[in-house]
Amino acid sequence: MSRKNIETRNRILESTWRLLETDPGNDVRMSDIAKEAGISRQAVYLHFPKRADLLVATTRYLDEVRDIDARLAASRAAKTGLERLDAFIQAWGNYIPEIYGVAKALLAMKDQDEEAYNAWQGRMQAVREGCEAAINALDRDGMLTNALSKKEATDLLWTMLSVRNWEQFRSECNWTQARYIDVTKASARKVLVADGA
Amino acid sequence: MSRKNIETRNRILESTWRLLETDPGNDVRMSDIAKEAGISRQAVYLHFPKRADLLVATTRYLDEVRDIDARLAASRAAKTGLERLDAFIQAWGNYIPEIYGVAKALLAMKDQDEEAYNAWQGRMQAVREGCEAAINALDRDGMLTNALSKKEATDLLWTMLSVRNWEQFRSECNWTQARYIDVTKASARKVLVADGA
DNA sequence: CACAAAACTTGACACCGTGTAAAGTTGACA
DNA sequence: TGTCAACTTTACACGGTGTCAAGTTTTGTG
Repeated sequence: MSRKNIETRNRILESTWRLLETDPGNDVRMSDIAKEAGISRQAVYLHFPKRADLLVATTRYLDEVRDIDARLAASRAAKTGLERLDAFIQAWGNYIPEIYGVAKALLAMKDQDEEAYNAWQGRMQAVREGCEAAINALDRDGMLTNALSKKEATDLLWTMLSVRNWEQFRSECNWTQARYIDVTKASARKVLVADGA
Repeated sequence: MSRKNIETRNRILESTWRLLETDPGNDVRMSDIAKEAGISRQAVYLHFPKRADLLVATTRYLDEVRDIDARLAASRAAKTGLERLDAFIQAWGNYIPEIYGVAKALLAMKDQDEEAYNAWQGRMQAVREGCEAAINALDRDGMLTNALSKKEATDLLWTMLSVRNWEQFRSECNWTQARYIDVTKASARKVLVADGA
């Protein structure tokens, strides 16, 4: 029982997640989380010195519980570049709604808090690597459009798959999750794949 | 000289703009703006009761000074749907960097402040109408893809043209403004225009 | 010119949320 | 039985927004 009490720690993470899931945004205060976890506000600070630490830890916790690695494995196993592109969009696109609450809170902090900024940046970098791998697979198949460099193609796919875009389609435009996935897959192909294919 | 002093008001708006332009984000406090304008903090509150009011007024002020209407007129004058699409992307896409500072501050407030939310929503609605007009023009020419409904096509173009996406391309991916415009135009065509065209 | 209203200043304060500090309580286990 | 770690309780500093009230300067008008 080295690092405090692991049970309490997990209860805090679960509470944070639950609150952010039902009410995405920054309206979730440290005291709310403490109340939800059934402990004092100070106990939260005992485990997570800063709010940013807590949010970062919550995303890591979620990644572990929801096993994001296993999900992305499918896209890595794809044979063709097109399959890999589809599989990646499907895996990541369906993961976004599960982390959206926490992601939004982290996103809101990233302009004020250095640590939150780095944490978010790191996670997005991981997504970017997935995009890059898909682009490389497309290129290997000779399917990549010649209108874009590999870096540009990666940037473009990465931006298409941003949490903000998902948010806009789902919340602002009232698209269904399934439609979001389908249209994103189709758009990615049209934009990234060479014409005569 | 009814509504306070119009000169002071404009000096506040100019100061807000200047500060947000050089340092986009929310680190700009009411006291910073007062100092920049050379007046007391309370005087700012005399003109703008809430921070959100000030930000909203600053965007309106910018729209007026930069004459966004005139710029969009070009796209409205376009003959074909394709021309209209290009012209709209060009006009709006080149306007974003000019309002980015203020937009970012407003964007950061919109999850906490009802008024900021509505103001941002209203402005984005105006952009959406521009997208809708372009889609309608495409459709009139029989150039709109049949893979998307007109609403979906509008949603898609609108999302492609979001301030967040511009931010990602320019800041995160280090694209030039010119490249951003070119790639966005090309992507929009690929995604929205019917294949055999 | 005088004086009243408007514009602005000054200084104080309430409120909220984050984060810190310190002393007290509880329970495990050795 | 005593000690240590986890947690509680209470209190407070800090920074930023927004409010309040009393005082001063500027401006327009009879």
